[in-house]
Amino acid sequence: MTKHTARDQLVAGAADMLGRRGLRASSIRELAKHSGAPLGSTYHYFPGGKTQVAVEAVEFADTLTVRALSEGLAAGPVDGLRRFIAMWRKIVVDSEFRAGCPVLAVSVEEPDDDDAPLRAAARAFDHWTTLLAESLAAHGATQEAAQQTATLIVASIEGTVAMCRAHRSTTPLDRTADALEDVVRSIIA
Amino acid sequence: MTKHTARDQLVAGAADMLGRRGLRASSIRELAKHSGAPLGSTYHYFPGGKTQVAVEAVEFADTLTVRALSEGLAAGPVDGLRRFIAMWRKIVVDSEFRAGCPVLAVSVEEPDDDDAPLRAAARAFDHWTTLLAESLAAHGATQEAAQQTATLIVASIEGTVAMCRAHRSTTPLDRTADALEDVVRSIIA
DNA sequence: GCTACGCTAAGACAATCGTCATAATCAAGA
DNA sequence: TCTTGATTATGACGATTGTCTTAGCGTAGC
Repeated sequence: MTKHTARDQLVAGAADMLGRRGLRASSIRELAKHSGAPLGSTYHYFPGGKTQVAVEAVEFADTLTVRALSEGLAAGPVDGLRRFIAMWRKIVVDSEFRAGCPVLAVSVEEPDDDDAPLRAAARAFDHWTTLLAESLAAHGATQEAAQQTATLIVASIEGTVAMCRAHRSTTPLDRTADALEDVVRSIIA
Repeated sequence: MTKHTARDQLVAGAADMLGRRGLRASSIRELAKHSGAPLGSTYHYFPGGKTQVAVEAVEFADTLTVRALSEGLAAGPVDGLRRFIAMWRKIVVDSEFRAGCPVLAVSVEEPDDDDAPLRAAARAFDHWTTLLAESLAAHGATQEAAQQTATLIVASIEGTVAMCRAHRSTTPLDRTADALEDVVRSIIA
């Protein structure tokens, strides 16, 4: 067990809240309550205030996603895609269509004064896209096709998760999954 | 010139604010100021308060998008896709990567008490998806492929717009556009 | 002219926000 | 045991939020 357990709880809780309510709607007070930590502790662990919490929450979600994606891609692009989709499906279903992606949530809100959370989101998107593109290229896709398809995968899954929340159904995710698998297969053929 | 000019200004302004800041971060006061209307007027025109404004803003964006999409689809699926993408590219570029889709913005925020804006968002996604699927099916795609591809198009473009905002670049949109055009062409071949 | 009604101005309400003091409390090393 | 530093408790601050009320204004019909 690492050192800062309470701090880690705060970051994980913030990532969850971000995905559900968005950045502006997530208050430090509710985050503290939601994570079982006292309000005073948040400003002790995160002197940068709400902005720092948001950045670390986005990076936390990024790391989690990179891990899942890398594990899947080790068995090839199609398995990586499936693992990526399965991860989001679980999040959406387990939360009864209430949770979403913290990175997307940050990306759709205009920053107040500090760009840091938005830049962290851009880095996360880049990580995922690069990971996918490298795997596609390594399995026979051209550089151009690999980049295009990687971007398509990340964008469509992010968008589909939002659509699933609105529809309260996994149907969009099922359709996107099938469509993407066809695309990937045709690219690496 | 129609009757409720000030009211229409409010709705259009709300759609713009929603796309930029999200639902929770858009205040009625700033909406009024942004639209040049007095605060008192908002509750005169929209007795349902913020919820009603959000619903009408989403429906306004829906209508605008349906119009552009329909116009493009009249010349075939590829032209419809291009028109759809061109519309979002203009919004993103003209706003210097600050504006986004109001429908997506509403979809990524947990509703407080009233589901109405989220349900309006689901209807909008359905409109666009149905329009695209019907066009694809009418041009030779199977029902299944048409539905899958239509969902992929809507989801990926919504997601790509968010990615463009984070990256402050249109590169993701360019890549998604190329990838989607390939998919559409292969489906209706 | 006068009345009726759509619209606006101005302000108040409780609630919540991010942030920051300051003091109390706790755990572990000397 | 005593001390030191990390963690928490508590409460305050100014600002902003959604909402509503009440009073005033305008103009179109009679």
